Amino acid sequence: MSPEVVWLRATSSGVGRPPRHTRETVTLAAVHAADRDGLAALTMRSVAAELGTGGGSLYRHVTSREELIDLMVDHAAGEYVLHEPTGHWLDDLVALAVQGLEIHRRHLWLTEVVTAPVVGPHGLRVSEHVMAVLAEHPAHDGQKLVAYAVLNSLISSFARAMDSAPDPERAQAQAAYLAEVIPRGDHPHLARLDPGSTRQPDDVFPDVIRGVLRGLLPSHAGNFRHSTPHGSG
Amino acid sequence: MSPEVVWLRATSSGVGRPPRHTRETVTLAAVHAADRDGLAALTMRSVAAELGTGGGSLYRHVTSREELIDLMVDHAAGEYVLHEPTGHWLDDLVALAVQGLEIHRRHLWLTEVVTAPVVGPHGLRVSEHVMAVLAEHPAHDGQKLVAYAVLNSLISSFARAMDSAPDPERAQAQAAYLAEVIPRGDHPHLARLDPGSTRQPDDVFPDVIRGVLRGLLPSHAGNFRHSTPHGSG
DNA sequence: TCTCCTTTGCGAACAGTGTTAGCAAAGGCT
DNA sequence: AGCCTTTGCTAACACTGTTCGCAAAGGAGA
Repeated sequence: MSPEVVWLRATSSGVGRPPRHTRETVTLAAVHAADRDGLAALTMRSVAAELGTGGGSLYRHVTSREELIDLMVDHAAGEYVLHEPTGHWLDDLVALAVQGLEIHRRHLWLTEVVTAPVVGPHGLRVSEHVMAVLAEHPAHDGQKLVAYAVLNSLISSFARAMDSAPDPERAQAQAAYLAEVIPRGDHPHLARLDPGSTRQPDDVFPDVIRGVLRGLLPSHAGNFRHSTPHGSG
Repeated sequence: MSPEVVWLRATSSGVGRPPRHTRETVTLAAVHAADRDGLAALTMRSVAAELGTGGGSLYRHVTSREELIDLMVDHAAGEYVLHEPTGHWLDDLVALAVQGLEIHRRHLWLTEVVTAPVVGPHGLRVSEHVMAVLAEHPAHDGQKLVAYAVLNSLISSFARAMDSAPDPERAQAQAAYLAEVIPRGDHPHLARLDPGSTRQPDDVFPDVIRGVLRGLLPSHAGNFRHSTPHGSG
């Protein structure tokens, strides 16, 4: 266990008793269990049961639960299918965000990951791709990184908002409170809200991403079109 | 314990032994402890110790740890100081977001709250204010709600990014991995990143919020007054 | 003042969590 | 075969949220 980061740690030395499970097997089992039961219900013992083994056995492949979550997050980042940049950075990033939203909806536990994970090879690959897409954009590197962080934040937020059943009891409690306090008249603007417009962020997502990115990365150098066919095209 | 939502539950019946601590006292102690040690270290016993009592005593005022966190979040929402709308919705919302960032930096545990809390009276008050600011904006209600959700998401993300010490060990592990894998040459765009531009989202925050809101709520539909374009003083 | 009566405070206990230590098992090498 | 390294597993530890039963503390009525 020499390196303190999992991405640099050797997976098996080849000598001695051969391992029955690999680091990837454990990760896959954890992803599967989290897909089904959520991250809060993901215990070391449940993951171990998924593999038909005992709880403490996982610590042969993973040093902690947090590290296992890092592995899961990077595994999810590996589900991005990265295409060659088309020259239209905005279209490319919107498509990437749509893909990210699909990944988050496939793995709803991603929205429950609270602490920023230690980015692994797949996450690095996505970051590299984003920077490649934005390579010829005139913005500063800091602005690009901020835009990328905002992108990820929005993906997570939308996935969470689109999750129809995060917790039925809490949703019901929220509705009960609103039904009790809104008619009192202290919140006229909330009372006047169109009740049908609170839930359809599915198809508006690409437009939102497009608007946000256009606001964050204005190509004020010349053409303000959303597609800037620069350089190799 | 009739109502299943804390905001509708009576605080004390007046008869019988008078309570030594109130719901607000417990909330304040929890906020204080979370400010100091973070949300992960906030245990019922630690909050109780803050009040000089035992662990199970808190359940006289709060039904669960989750409900306590709801109370804490609404307490933080109560720290917003809401001014009368000036007529410049963009300036008003940017100011509100700056205020939200300050609140998040005062209470860093807010970024650790994973599940959307059951919004209480203070949260409702802020929502009402946002809708009042946007009352004359020609966007649909759905767009306004999305913009508000995005705003809160960005505040949380920025607060998390600006936290200089989220976990020194993880940050060091991340740096070690990058130092090992970047020089291999597989990530040319990441390698070419300006190392100084990765960390100063403090002063850029208002501009980011302004750009995002401008992208999300374009006032193209009517004769709505616009605010100072960029980099306002 | 002395009871009732309601409500609160508190400690012990329960199931469940992440994590660790010690020991048995299982293959590759000589 | 025999050694040796590595793995799997069980039991245990400290800790968590939560519940339960009982003692304590005040107000209302006599």
